[in-house]
Amino acid sequence: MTPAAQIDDVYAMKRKSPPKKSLTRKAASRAASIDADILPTLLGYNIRRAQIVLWRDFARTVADGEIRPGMFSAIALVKANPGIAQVELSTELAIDKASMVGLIDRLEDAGWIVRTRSQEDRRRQGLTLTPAGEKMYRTLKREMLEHEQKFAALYSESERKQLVTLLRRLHDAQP
Amino acid sequence: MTPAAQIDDVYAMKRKSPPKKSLTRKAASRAASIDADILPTLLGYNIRRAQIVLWRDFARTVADGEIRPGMFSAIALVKANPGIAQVELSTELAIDKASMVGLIDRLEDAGWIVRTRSQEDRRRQGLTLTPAGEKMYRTLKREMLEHEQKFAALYSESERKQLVTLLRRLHDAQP
DNA sequence: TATTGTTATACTCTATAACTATA
DNA sequence: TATAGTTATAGAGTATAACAATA
Repeated sequence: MTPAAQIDDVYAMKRKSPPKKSLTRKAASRAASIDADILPTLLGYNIRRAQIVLWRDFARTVADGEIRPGMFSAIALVKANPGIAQVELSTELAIDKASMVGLIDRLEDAGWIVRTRSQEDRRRQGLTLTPAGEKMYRTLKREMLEHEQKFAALYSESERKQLVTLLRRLHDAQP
Repeated sequence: MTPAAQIDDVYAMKRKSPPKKSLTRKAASRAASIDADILPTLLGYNIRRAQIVLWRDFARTVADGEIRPGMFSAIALVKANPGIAQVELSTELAIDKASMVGLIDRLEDAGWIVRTRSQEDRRRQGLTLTPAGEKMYRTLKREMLEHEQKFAALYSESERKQLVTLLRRLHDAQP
């Protein structure tokens, strides 16, 4: 089954023939107004739906479901910034430092990352990839790009760039 | 603190002065290649980040954090389709039917939704809003639009439409 | 046999609060 | 006082598997 593909059909169906199973007549007569189409017009709803689709394909394509997008991002940032502190990673990925601990624990348990106490500032844990982590990253990156490619293929290059630009404007906002 | 706002600064900082705290010299010299900027170019990364920002503002703006986006979507769909069955809601929101049970439980416990066994097909639970649910929905909708407006304001009308169009193409895809 | 809803179970993601150690 | 990391705790979201009732 591919639920995502049926969404528009379901909407169409709903619009053409409102459900007959309604059990409270009052509620039924009150509905079918403008409310029916609110959700599909909202940024939040569409981003959430897009995120779910990406999440699932990521799980299917990358690391056989063993790695989630958050873990991949962490590995990629450590690869790009060896020695980065956990708190910097938290800021970068916009998640709480407490949530980061568990994430790093998992990566350390898997043998891909090591924590090393900084000599200059002994509060900091510097993060670096192990050789196994480097190797894993190469595989991950290939699978990640394969995953990315499936979705990038939905767009022309200028559409893709535009989408990324518009999304960045959103996540850089601080409302 | 506003972590999201600092992301680009952090990137800039990283590019200008790579971290000095690196503890394994070998790893340090190996990095700083193309890998540093992979993440910000990926659709998945940007959608995930956007989703986090929206999620947080939603929690701040709507129902004082008592309602999450998934619950709002469920309420809005029941409002628009009184008598809708749980399985239809699952398909619509692209989540598993088993996950839907807990969600509906919470909405029923709060007194906003009632399940009513269908007479035509006794396997089905028809969902409708209670009067309290209808009232809650009106408040929720107002707060939701306020939340939406903060982000819609980042775009021109044509940009917003384009963003929604591009996102829909993504979540209607079945890769 | 297939569908609808449910329970049981498990794991990830996230947050808050309180703590330790270091600065 | 402030920062980096940790632990404890909690709740939401998700998924799979197995099951009962119904079609």
